[in-house]
Amino acid sequence: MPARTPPAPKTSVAVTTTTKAATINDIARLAGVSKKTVSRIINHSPLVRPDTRDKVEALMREVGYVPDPMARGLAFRKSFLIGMVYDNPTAQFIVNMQYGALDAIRNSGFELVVHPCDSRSPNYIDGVRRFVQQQKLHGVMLVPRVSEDQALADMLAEVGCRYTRIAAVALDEPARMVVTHDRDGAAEAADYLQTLGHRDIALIAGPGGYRSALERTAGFVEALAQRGIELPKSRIIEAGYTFESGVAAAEKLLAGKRRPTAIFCGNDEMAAGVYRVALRAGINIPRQLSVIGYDDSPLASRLWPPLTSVRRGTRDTGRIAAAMLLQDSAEAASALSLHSVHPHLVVRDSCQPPG
Amino acid sequence: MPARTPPAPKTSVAVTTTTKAATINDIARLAGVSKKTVSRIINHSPLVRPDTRDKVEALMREVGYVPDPMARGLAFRKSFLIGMVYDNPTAQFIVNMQYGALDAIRNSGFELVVHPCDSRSPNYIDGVRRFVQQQKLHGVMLVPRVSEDQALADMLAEVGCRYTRIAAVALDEPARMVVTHDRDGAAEAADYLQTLGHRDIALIAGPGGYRSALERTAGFVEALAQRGIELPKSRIIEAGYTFESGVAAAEKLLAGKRRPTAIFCGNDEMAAGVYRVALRAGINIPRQLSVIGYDDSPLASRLWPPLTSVRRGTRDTGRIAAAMLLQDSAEAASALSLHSVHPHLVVRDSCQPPG
DNA sequence: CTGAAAGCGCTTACAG
DNA sequence: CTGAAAGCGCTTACAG
Repeated sequence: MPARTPPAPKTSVAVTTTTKAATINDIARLAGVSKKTVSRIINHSPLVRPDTRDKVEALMREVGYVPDPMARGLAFRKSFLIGMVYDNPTAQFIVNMQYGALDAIRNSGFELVVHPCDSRSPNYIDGVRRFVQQQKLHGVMLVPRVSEDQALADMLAEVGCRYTRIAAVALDEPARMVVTHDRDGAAEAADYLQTLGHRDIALIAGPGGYRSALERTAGFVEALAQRGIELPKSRIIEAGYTFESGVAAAEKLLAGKRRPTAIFCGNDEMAAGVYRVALRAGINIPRQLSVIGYDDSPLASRLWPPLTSVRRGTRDTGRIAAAMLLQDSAEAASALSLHSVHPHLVVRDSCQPPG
Repeated sequence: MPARTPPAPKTSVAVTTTTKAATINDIARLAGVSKKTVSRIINHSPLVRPDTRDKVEALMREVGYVPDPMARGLAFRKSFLIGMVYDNPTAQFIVNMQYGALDAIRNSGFELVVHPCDSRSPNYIDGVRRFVQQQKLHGVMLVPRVSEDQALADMLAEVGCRYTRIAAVALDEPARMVVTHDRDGAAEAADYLQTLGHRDIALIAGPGGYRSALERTAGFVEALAQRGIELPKSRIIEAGYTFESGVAAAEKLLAGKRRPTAIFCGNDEMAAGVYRVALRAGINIPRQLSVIGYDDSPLASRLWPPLTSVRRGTRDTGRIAAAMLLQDSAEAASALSLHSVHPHLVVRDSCQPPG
């Protein structure tokens, strides 16, 4: 190891960063109060005289004191970690959800720990159980589609772990739900197509096991029905939310001689599959075929023509779901209103009136 | 609140999950040893008689005992959390990196906490410092491009936080680096284009502030030079790794009357920009223009024709970077070899010999 | 409104 | 190879 000269003496500011961090005992001693009083201030107890509070808080700022989350966690029997549990949706969706959660916990002393899992695995719930119990998580956000699994929610309730569920409809009590109203987003797509004059419309739906898929399908079909358009069974194809499944579905839809003039897809990936098939078959979008997606992913604006799609407000969703976990129960109980994020259609260039 | 009958008596298995978790004291008492001995077993100390170890380990398994990470962390003055620090690259890249890190820490008792940041913000390093110090992180993975910031690495060294840096070249000592050899990936793209017969080639480079961009540019230019092809300055355009900047660069490159017959792009997003411009200008890919990207993102196979691109092995990279943080220093010191992940070209349909 | 004692579940430092 | 004591930095439960 190379010989090194001792580091130059630091300024007082530098010392506070390299010297051992202050503890609650240091603050108590310097402020001339008991550590219990400092603890009360850390935990925002009202049982502290305002001038005592001010004095101690000023001192904490000056010293740069931050309570140790592990010591607090040990005493509380609960960590300062929020978990995000999800099962492999698209990358952009997950990243946006993470950004939203981080928006909510910024400067709160909480951190976000990620837990992807495979909900088709028979023991994935045990995996989540170990995760929340070993880390004594403060709470977890459940992202679709694991959010739709009642057995998962039941397990969390049983072990006493707080959670919020993000889903297309209210599957749980309001204090635990962020509802994304996928039905409304799909209905808006239907209204738009009807307004353009389309009558022969098709739907490439997501997999039946997904609540989001069911809601989007129902919202689309019902909105069309309200406007007097019947969607025959032959015009609805269930696919798998993947590009490849979208290709397969589009091939069926576009092979017959009477093609639909518009297709609504349960997500953008499948819409990209429609683009692929249309391009190969020489069908011009939007002149001969209108297409709408769902997600408003980056892909939507990379496609040509840019894809009209339903935006989900994913980051807001994540922010709300995380913020709900941070509320203390008193507040949460009083907030009886259902938390919602509403989708809306982003119109680009992939639709026009039928030729 | 609705009246509820008391819960039915549970089976013994259920009791172990709902009853208070066992502690080191329970294990010590049940095994008839001191808690210090149990502690030695938890920490894999060799100073335990094998039969004592076997007996206690069997008991821990039977009881389902797992040591409390917060209590251990408090005593160790170090948490069981790995941080991932990054600055807004593409979503798929981040998600793959996370998956890789999680591969490495699975069943290790460690968890992954994510910390996106904005490296253009003047005080982002302070933000990372607070993050690692407050949480007493066990270590952090630095993802490009924050991994390239020497001031960040210096800060981490100063506060005594372990880190690994993922970058195109070795910026630090081997024990702290995962090298992605972007130069080689770009060279492979150059070789491929030369082999196809291209001579008038252009390059849309990433931003000069990114080491990855510099390496890809250098690797591409040098490999062409070795094969006798000079790339004039006018054929190199610096762009911003974004779709829009790729569009702008392609417009310049494809506007003149003597167009290049092939374009290599520093990432897939910019390649998608080339596709957009070519489509609008009626230039057929690959017949009139060959295009290669870098990343092999999902977008590469959504484009038409599917984009030939350089795959990076991102998940492996993340796995190695996290695994290095878990090694104890003895092992790490002995592992003098440089950790590497090598890129390779994935050939699809976006290139052919010049017309 | 404030505080002294005991404890959260582990590890370190010291003895043997 | 094993253990009793003290301590990590907080909070709870109790008293005043």
